Amino acid sequence: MDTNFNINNFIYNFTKNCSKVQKKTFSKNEVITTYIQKRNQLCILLNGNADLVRYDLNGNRTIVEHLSKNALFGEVFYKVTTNNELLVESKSNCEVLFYIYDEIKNKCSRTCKFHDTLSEYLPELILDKITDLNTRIELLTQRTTRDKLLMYFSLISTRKLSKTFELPLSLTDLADYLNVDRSAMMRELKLLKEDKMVDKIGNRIVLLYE
Amino acid sequence: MDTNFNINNFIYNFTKNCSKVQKKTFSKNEVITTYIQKRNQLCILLNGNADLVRYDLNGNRTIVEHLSKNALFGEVFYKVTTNNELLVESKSNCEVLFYIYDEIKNKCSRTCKFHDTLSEYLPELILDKITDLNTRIELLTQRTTRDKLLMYFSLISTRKLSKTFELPLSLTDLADYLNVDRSAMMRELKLLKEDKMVDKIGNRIVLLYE
DNA sequence: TTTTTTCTGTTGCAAAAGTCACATATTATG
DNA sequence: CATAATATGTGACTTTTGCAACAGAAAAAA
Repeated sequence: MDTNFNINNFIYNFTKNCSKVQKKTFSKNEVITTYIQKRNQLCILLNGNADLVRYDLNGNRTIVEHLSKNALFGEVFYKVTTNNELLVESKSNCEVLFYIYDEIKNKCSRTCKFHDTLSEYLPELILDKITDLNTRIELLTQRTTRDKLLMYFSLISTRKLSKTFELPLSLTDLADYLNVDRSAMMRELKLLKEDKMVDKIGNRIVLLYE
Repeated sequence: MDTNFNINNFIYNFTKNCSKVQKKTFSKNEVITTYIQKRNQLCILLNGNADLVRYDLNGNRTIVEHLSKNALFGEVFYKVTTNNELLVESKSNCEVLFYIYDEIKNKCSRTCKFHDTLSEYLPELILDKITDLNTRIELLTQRTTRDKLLMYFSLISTRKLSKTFELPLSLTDLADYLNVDRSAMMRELKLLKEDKMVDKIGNRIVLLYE
């Protein structure tokens, strides 16, 4: 099943037919949704990029999750217990589908093809999401800043099939994503260059090891 | 839908009827499965407790995930790219259901009630899994050892509905789960006691703040 | 029960990471 | 284009964390 292709086709065709689903558009740096109250909201990012971001009491910002095309999000996946603010911010123009999880689960009606089809495609999207979350945990459980950087670079490198690639986010965001202090990360990046492990020209990273 | 109750009833009744599903039992400290080759294995822990554990090249052990009743696991959720060893170890007597994901997705036959019913229950189990993974990420993105300890205690406290509870794992395992050095964690635990934030009598934790 | 193994608790020291402060570069915006 | 806002890069200093080593307690195995 070619998820990437089909899901979007289908969504574009059926969204307008189902009253229980909303499609909204956002431009860069808008708040798409927050995870405050429990209402079983489930969202699909149809295109664009967004970040799930947390601000803690000490002013630290964490990019909990980076969301791209076809990513699932929404507080249906969260036990809303922490007092920290969790919000989804658009990083580019975005189209987002909003609906309530229970209405998909207990299909809204026999005649609503939207919910049928979504139920059919959801498992693939969910499997991708779990895979992403597991990869995220692997990254966060690297013990040192150096290991986090190397694993992050390795992931991008694998995705791009090249030892040379542009960083898809700013260094400030990267630090917030790796959950480390920015200046400490910059220091480690310099050490990696000195050790001839990676090179960095502007926004471009080159992996130098085997 | 009362997932916890129904799913087990159903599994016990139908496992023996479907040749493509295997149920195995394990005693404590056995290797249930490894995430080495890609074969789309999906597993359900029917009862007992198990840990997904990673050993890295420096000998560090990380408890990537703690699995309890009805937890889903298996390399179907993983991109097997890292060279680190990932394995699932039983922490008590366990019963585990093994099958291949594709055989659930494309139901094995019209007459096999097992796959039908599993497809019906799977979404609930998957939602729980994603919630657990997101909680795990919240925990790992706490900035300091102290914050990790406090969040971990808070999670257990919420689950047990009490400010006093027994730790469900050894301190050695807790350190591996929080991804910190054990002796550093012990030090922080002592400081938390000195600051009158928590008390610890043997295996019992008492939260002292508001 | 005795022995062995694992777990807990603690230390001094080294290494890593965070904090703050600032200069410069780059990118948005009026 | 000029100005404001944001991002990058760096250094001095402090705090936190990791490491290694060990003794005693507890648990598991013989």
